[in-house]
Amino acid sequence: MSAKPRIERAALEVFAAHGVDGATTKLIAARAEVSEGAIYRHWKSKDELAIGLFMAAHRRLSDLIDTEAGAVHGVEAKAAALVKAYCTAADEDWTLFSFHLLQLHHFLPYYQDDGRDPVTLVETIIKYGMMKMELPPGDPRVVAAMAIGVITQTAQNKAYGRLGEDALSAHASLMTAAVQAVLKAR
Amino acid sequence: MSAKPRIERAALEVFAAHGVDGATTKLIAARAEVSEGAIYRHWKSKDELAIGLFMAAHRRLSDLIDTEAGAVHGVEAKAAALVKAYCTAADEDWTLFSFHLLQLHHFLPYYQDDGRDPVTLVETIIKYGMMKMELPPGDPRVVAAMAIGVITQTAQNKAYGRLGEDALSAHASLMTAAVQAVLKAR
DNA sequence: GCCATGCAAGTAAATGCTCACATACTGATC
DNA sequence: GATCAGTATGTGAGCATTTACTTGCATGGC
Repeated sequence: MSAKPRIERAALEVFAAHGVDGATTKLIAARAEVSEGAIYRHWKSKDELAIGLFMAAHRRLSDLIDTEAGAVHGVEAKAAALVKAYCTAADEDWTLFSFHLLQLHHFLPYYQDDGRDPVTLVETIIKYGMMKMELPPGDPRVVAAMAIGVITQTAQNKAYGRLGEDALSAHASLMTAAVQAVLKAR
Repeated sequence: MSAKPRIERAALEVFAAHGVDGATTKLIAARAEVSEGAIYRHWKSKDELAIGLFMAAHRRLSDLIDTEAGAVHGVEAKAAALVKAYCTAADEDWTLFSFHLLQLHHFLPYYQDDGRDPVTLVETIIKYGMMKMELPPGDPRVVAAMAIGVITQTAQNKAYGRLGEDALSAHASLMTAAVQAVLKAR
């Protein structure tokens, strides 16, 4: 059985639990049941491994947003589709998504300026919604942050073990209603 | 001028920027314009310094919630008071609050079970609001997470530099409306 | 004189990473 | 199908560097 995917899984778990700086290559290797050297056959450095894993999740999330939001019309429908899609994807690979969620700030410098990060995409959707008078006017950056916060904080609390063992999807309809309420609130 | 407060300020900044594990005692000392040894006159270890700073912010926030929520009646009023109080406190000491916000997950083991953390307090307020029929029924843990997320994600995005140089308070009324909408959404 | 505070140099341990070597796979050649 | 070079993959001991922390000494207020 090849080591690369085992290393990726192990790294994801260790990074999510200890952070990128707190994680050691020894720990990752041990968890993957692989020697430390094996890591360096596939990645130049610990940071490159971390960045690779993160950016994969980041792009996957961006693509998800593009696809799901493009498939329906109207801000309300887009919001519902996005919440549902995020919940489903997170439940399918909780390790990946909690890593992405909890370690976001470590990777700010790497995605900040590519213009295709999830936050910017949501901001754009909201801006259009305001132009089309589907939403009341307001600072799209703040409205996007608030709407996103409804999801991310719930997911974080689940990651912290505050919501029991329920899937995130179990709360999808409640979160959808909350997001839609935030968008219209003023 | 005594070194202790200078070290505290410097540590706060460095921890906020690099995380607890990413921060080095050298960097903290350099930023405080103090030798590394000076740190160990006042704290036993780097971790004790970090925990001390964090728990101070954590207790201060818990006290704030207790005081502000106790001063008014009704969930709506409590929500408004809490949002305003958080914004004001955060603006007054942005370094402290962004450190608290961004490094929360590093300190989970230390406050999780003390029952007086901000999240639990908010959950309690919401639970009472539901009992008194001021709020529609629902899982208080999820509703609390969503309401808190409106604030924390906005604050995070400001910390990431996505909201310009505005004070957090500049968005307080928008956030209040959003939080109240979340509480009532179902 | 005494204690708290600060400094500069130093130490032991840990960490990311390398390297010489071993093994497993691939596919072209006979 | 057997042979064998060439390459990709994995090992584990070890290296240079960094890191948190210590220690002996100087200073200054009371």
